[in-house]
Amino acid sequence: MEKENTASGVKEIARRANVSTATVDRVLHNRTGVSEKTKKRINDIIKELDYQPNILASRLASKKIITLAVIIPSVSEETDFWLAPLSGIRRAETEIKQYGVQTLTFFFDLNDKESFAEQIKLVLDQDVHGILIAPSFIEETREFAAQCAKRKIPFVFIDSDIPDLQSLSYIGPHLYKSGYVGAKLLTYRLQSDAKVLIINISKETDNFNYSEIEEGFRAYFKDHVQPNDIIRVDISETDYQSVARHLTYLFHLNKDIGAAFVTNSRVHTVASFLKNSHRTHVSLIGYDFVKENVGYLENNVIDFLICHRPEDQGYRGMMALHQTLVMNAAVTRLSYMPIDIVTKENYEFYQN
Amino acid sequence: MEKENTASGVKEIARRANVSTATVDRVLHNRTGVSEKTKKRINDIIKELDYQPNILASRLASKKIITLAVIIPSVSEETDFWLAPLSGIRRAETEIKQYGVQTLTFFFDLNDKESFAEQIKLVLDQDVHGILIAPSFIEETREFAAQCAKRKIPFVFIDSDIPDLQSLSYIGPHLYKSGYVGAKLLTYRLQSDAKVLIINISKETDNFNYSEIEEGFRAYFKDHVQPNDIIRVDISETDYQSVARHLTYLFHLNKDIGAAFVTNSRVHTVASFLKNSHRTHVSLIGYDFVKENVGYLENNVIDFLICHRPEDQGYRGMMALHQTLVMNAAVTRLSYMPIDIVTKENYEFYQN
DNA sequence: CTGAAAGCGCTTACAG
DNA sequence: CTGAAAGCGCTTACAG
Repeated sequence: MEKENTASGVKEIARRANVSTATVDRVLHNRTGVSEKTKKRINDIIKELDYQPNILASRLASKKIITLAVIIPSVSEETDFWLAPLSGIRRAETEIKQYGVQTLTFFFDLNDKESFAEQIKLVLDQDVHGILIAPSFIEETREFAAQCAKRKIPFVFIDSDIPDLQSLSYIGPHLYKSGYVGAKLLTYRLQSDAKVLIINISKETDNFNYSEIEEGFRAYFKDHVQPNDIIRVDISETDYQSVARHLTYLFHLNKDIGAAFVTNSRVHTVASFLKNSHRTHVSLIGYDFVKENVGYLENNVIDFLICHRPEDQGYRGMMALHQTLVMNAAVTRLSYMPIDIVTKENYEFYQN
Repeated sequence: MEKENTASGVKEIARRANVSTATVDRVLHNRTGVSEKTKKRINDIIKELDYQPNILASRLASKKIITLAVIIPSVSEETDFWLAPLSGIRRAETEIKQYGVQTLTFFFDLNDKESFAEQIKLVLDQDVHGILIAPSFIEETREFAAQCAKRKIPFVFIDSDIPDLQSLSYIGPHLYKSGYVGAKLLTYRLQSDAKVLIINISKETDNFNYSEIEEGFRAYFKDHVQPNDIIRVDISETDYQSVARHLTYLFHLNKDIGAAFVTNSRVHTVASFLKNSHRTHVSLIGYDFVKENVGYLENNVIDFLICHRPEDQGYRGMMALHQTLVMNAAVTRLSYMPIDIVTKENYEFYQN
């Protein structure tokens, strides 16, 4: 039974290496100005002692403030989806504020590529240490990632991923699987001879997210016996009138549509149409726990909402940055959120 | 535009109150030995400055170690359910270790009241500052709560609640609503003329949790038109043979059982029976993401599992104690977990 | 009832 | 390339 060596910390390392704590600190943070020889000596001792720095002391002593930038869509008339990630971000913020971490938040308009690029520019013009971003537009995000790489700024994606862009982490849904789950849910109320409608309402015509969802959705039917016919429609105007016009035409052409799957949170527009046109026998599924959608869940027009823990995404995204930047701990490259099934019966517990 | 007053902290308070920081510290922590007069003076200044203590500095300076005790069921042959809360507890542990918080974990046997009481005694024999407990046995928990009240030790309940016991917080499911959701899920594959079976497999005969679930379950049918017949069975031996014997008899008596609802994680035993007796047309629903259950989800014997974020429960339970004890922040008395619906299609993302 | 002084485990100018 | 000293914002004996 050996007695634990109680000594530890920079002081002990300094004592053993026969240097001052300042030099130990230099090595600990890979700063210049230490001879290779002493550096090696100190590193060996660090390893031997399995030294774990006291982060509290470190942050207390350091005057350096760590700045995190957040770039996400603003909460709009159209959808309050981003309220949830934002609240997760705020929750993380209050937790890590103690460590001298400061957060700057930038909002862009989801219907306006330009505003996305603008906010990115604003962020990159300052000196930030890490960035949380919802990569809503692919080309602009690509450019953003290149800039970050050049400046060695770690960034985290939430809500949707662009895999080849070297983000520190992606925290959000596995969209393909999410579409697959959507298809499954649709079948509970679906007659085998009915047609299935995929509705894509978005101003961005070729959004990469929606196509992944759709692939997953179609895969479910391919995986199963006697697939139903699938019709797909793109609606690039998001207002009710436009949606209603498209759907009126579609339902006129196809008398036997039994179910509709909306690839995003605009499912409430479709719900409104189905209700107004007395077609609530059509099974309806879409995305996201937003006010308008919950109303239609409540009165049985929407069967299920699929959600991906938006609050958690915001919180975890921030914490991932905190982990690398402050705690210098490892971070998981890929954190897929659960694909949550929200119904009339369980929704009241969904948002904490 | 006024300039921010930069001075703050105990030093500034001391300066303004014309006392030493030691006295400010005494007031800050409600220690004795300060005259009412200076106390009031200091408190006024604290309010005026809206002083927020720097927890990092506080924990660094303080030699006091805060000890948290955890009392939960052990992971058994029978079920690995408690693996998840434990992993959440461990996650919290590593996070708050930085703050000088130490955790002691005590396991009891879910089939043995005695062991529960024993572990409680072990905990209360030491000097702990806060306790996280799964209140599995009601009388013993009542006694435990009384002891804690006497010693002013805050405690948090996870997994199930006993509302009148003045816990600092309850973090877990709303069981009534959970049963309600279970009933709803059961109806997806249920013929209107089929009977519904509620199965309660437990050595503890009158477990208060199960009856709440059952009430919620029955409420769903009452809320809806033409309720199906409901049969209920208690099985107090948890081994496969006993369960199979009971069920064989029941299914023999009732030819038209269309669905079964198991009130806890032992649903895999029923799944096994249904599979062995070629009755997989019976819709089956039960609780918890445990290994055995997932297998039957995979091969379509279990339709749905209901889960209540066990990992989160452990994590949040610990953090609630950390919030009061270390951060002296407020804690929500009641944190109902979402009632998650887990299927073959989405389960792979459920455990992070 | 109160204060001066040392210290928690780091980091940071500054001097050499 | 390296070290002595001060300091981050608190807490803790100890002395009076």
